[in-house]
Amino acid sequence: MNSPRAQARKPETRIQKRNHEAILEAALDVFSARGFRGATVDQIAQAAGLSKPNLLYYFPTKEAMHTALLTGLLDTWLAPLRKLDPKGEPITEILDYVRRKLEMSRQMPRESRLFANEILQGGPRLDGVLEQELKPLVDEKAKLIQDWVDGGRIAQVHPYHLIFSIWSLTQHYADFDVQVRTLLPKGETDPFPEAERYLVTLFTRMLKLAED
Amino acid sequence: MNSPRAQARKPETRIQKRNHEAILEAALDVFSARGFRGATVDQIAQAAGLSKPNLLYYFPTKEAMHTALLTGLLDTWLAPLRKLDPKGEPITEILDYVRRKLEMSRQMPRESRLFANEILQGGPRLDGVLEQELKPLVDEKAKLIQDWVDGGRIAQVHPYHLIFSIWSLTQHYADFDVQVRTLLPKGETDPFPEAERYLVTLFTRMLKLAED
DNA sequence: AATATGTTTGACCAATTGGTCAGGAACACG
DNA sequence: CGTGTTCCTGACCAATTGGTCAAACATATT
Repeated sequence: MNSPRAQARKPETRIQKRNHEAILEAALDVFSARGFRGATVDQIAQAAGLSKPNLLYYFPTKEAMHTALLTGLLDTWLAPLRKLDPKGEPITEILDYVRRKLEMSRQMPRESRLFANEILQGGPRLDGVLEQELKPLVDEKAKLIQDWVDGGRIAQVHPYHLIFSIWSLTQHYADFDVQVRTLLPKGETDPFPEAERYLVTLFTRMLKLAED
Repeated sequence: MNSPRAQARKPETRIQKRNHEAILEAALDVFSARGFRGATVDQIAQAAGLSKPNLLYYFPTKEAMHTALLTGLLDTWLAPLRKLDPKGEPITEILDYVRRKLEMSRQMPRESRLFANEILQGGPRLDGVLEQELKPLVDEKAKLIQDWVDGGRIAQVHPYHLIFSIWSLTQHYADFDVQVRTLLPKGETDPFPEAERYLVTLFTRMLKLAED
């Protein structure tokens, strides 16, 4: 028998599991740093400590590694938004979402860049996912935010653009990390603590109802 | 004589000017859509309506086209920030800056993506430029903003993160255009008018002094 | 018209790269 | 142990791609 992925669910051996994980870890490293076309199978193989043909034994093509990564990471990536809770206090909920998202930028910059790279190129390998996974979730949460606005619990905002702005502001610290670190005054080595304070202030002022 | 770029400033012929421009225009198209490594010289040649060797007659290497683009566009790209005027009314100045920057995202999405692609990959072809061109400008404008804060003319903000947030929010609409358009409810075909309203609101609430 | 200079290209090359394949090594298991 | 299965690799291939070059073509100048 050939490639272990080819047939129906056999119980995965330990070796398969280990190498599978090593490959995806290495692929994340390389794809996120150089983009899909910029990455070579050899680089991934080296990063994983395996030979090139061996990678192709576990994944039929380079593209298969890439999509395995994207689809595998999507849930993790959307988890913070999923947690936005209709029952919570609106401003706290949104600020917590911002914090979670910023934390992801700090802890998972490679994942952020992987998605950024993909979307920047028009997301050719992502069409379906956007429409079918992301859109329903965003629609649902936008509606939730709109309800909060209508209920007079947060200030007037366009819910979709609010969500976009949270993504944009938080992911910026992962995707444009080099720029941020280059431009920040030398004292501040870690941009994140200050970024959190800034973003919390921003969204607090943005969402708090004007007292009249 | 060989390549027309090789020697000192001869008066540029009309043909040189025309082709030079056509090549850079085509290169912007291709580089911004596929990144440096994803772009091929042949694609650029085709987009420019010239043959591949002919491109290499005007630019010694693929990389030369890329850096010519980056350095050539940097001034345009930074112009909106340069215009931030110490003598103006602070909030108006910053809101105008946001508007100008958003307008650039609308009018020049390719340029935005070109820079985004580059910085995403750690900006290997951009090191010097960041340090020597961008940093001084940002330092100067950050100081200006700090003065406004200290003078009690706008609310307390971290000036550098304020600048980052303006970049992030405005460029998002160029760099992640596909995503934005996919997720926005079907009625709104052009995201920009609503985006402008949203961003103006956001920065107004962010910067206005709390009346006490 | 002759000549020099600038522009263009077809043919070609070497390097890189995604992927194949036949067979060998390691392992599971009776 | 022996045998079937899984795992791994060196050698190889075809396609792509950045770049070269000699020669053809065009354009200005005298």
